[in-house]
Amino acid sequence: MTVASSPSLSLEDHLIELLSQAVAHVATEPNAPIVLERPKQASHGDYSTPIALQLAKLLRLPPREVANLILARLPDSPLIERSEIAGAGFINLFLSPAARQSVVTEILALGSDYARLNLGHQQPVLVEFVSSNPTGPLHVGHGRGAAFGASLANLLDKAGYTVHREYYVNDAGRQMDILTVSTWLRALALSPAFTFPFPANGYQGDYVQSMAGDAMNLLALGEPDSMDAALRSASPHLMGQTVAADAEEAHMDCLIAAAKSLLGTTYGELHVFVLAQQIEDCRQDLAEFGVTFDTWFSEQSLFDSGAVAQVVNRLSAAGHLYLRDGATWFRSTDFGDEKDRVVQRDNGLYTYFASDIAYHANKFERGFSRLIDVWGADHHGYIPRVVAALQALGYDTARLTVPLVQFVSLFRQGEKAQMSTRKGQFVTLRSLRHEVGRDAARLFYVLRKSDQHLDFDLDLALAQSQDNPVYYIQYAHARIARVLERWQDDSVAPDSGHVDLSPLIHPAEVALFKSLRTYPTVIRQAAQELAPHQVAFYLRDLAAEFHAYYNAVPFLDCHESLARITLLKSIQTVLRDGLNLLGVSAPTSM
RNA sequence: GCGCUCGUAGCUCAGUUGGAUAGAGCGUUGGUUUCCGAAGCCAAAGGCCACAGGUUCGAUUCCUGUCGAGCGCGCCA
Repeated sequence: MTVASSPSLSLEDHLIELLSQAVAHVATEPNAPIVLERPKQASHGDYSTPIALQLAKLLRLPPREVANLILARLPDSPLIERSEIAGAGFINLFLSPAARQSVVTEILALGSDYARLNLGHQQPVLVEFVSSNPTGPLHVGHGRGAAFGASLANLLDKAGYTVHREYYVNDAGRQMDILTVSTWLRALALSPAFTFPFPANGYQGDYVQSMAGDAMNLLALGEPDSMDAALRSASPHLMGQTVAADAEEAHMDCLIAAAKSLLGTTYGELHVFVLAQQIEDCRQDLAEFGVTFDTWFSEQSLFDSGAVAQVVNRLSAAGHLYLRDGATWFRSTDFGDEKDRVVQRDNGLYTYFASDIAYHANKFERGFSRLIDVWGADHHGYIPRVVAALQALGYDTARLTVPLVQFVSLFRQGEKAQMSTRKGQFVTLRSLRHEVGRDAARLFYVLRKSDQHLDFDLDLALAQSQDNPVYYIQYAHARIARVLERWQDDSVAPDSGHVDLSPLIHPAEVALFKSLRTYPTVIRQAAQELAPHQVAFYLRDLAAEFHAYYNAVPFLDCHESLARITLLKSIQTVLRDGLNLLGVSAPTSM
């Protein structure tokens, strides 16, 4: 087990060291490491350890007797005021007031570096998230992936990793062609001479209309009447103005082929235009959500550079591929997958799987010591084949982690809203942001475990946005700002490090010291478990303790004023830091 | 049918890699402001941690089974 070397954890390290010395006298070969726990109840001390319970069997002694032996050997320390044996044999440690209070000085000295850990030893880690198809606006499901991924990346940075944020752009493949054709057809339809029916499986959102208008002004997209005639002869699936339901995909393929031949090089230009529009829209949308990326990685670039062909050749050379029914298959069952997978179709085109293998190989080759793919939970069945391919290529797949983000179910007027990108019936991230605000959306998204379904009641979010937890935390921050504003005494700066904190003995103050001390532990665990929601819950708890404190004691014009103001500053520092990790603003007034 | 993720208060959810009396928000009920921001605070009620076994000092947590929910199982991406 590694212990993060951070000043913030030094107190715990020190206590463990003291206990270790004592245990060494009792058991030469302990069968368990010393674990410090934080009791839920204050009466159980600041720290507690069950080490005596764990050693009891080894030593063939009752747990409480073991605890006695350990305590007898526990070195004296100014940190520990007293210790006791409780329950079945727990050893409870009570810190001295000075030890409890010291966290405040520590926080003010470190500022936003408080709870900065060295868990990752600055190893480079790649966090890939969102990676939505650039075929339309981001919807609320993507928003959750964005909020989770961005918070996770911030968290890992805080924990001492060198984080690289990446968006994988699926700019190759059929979906982009469908969007290009959809835009083209909408552009032509701006003329009354064009009556060719818009395909049911085309992209139907308003944004397509918008792009069509712009594209019409930029590119020569053909004469509406002649294109109408040409298209009608291009697809045998069109019967009058309709297409049979089971022929829609084949019909679309005909339209794509027709568009390419009718437009020639202009098709490529339209494709580039449409793609650029969508990426820019996405980039801007995310930026307004407080989510930015270091790189936007193009899937198409993997084809252009030959990386896809290369990686398939590597698999072939290693004997992991075989031909069947005209297609090339990867024997993923050799690596635990439930069935083999096609990497190259009988028509010669590579599958999405093939480019994804190349993409992940590329990630490994870039030298990251750790790879994190944030995926939608509906892709979980896809993980085994990717892992299989990477193992076949000889990569260490233990470095790859794929946290899954469950879908967001929208409820409007008590009914679940169905979402379909293709038909344009979805709620966009942008509209959600405009409705409930960036801060509320960012916090709401990470206020539950990522692998749990999120029921988002739009009416509730709209009608009662005042009740959103985000205000509760921000209010704590703003309240502190208000008190600090009123603090007029400039003779001693609260963060000078020389403030006498000994007056802080109120139970609410002791509870706050404990919570503030816990922050680095929360960061560590949240980073280890890739669970930013733990930070959100911590902040809500800390805010609650502050609000209770605020109602319990005065801050101005009392003899504890300076010490209390100093404590408030440290609470504010932690609140701001935590909100910052989650991409939520920390207002000084609201 | 197989696989993955789950099942905790009326509702929405936490639960520190097995710890002491299982927590919070919303909702319900009752209090709280001549005073630093009441977007707050205090209190009460509310639980067979889905069910049944197993592992051990100890299980909401780990294992097995049953029941129930969601998702996945394409030469789509």
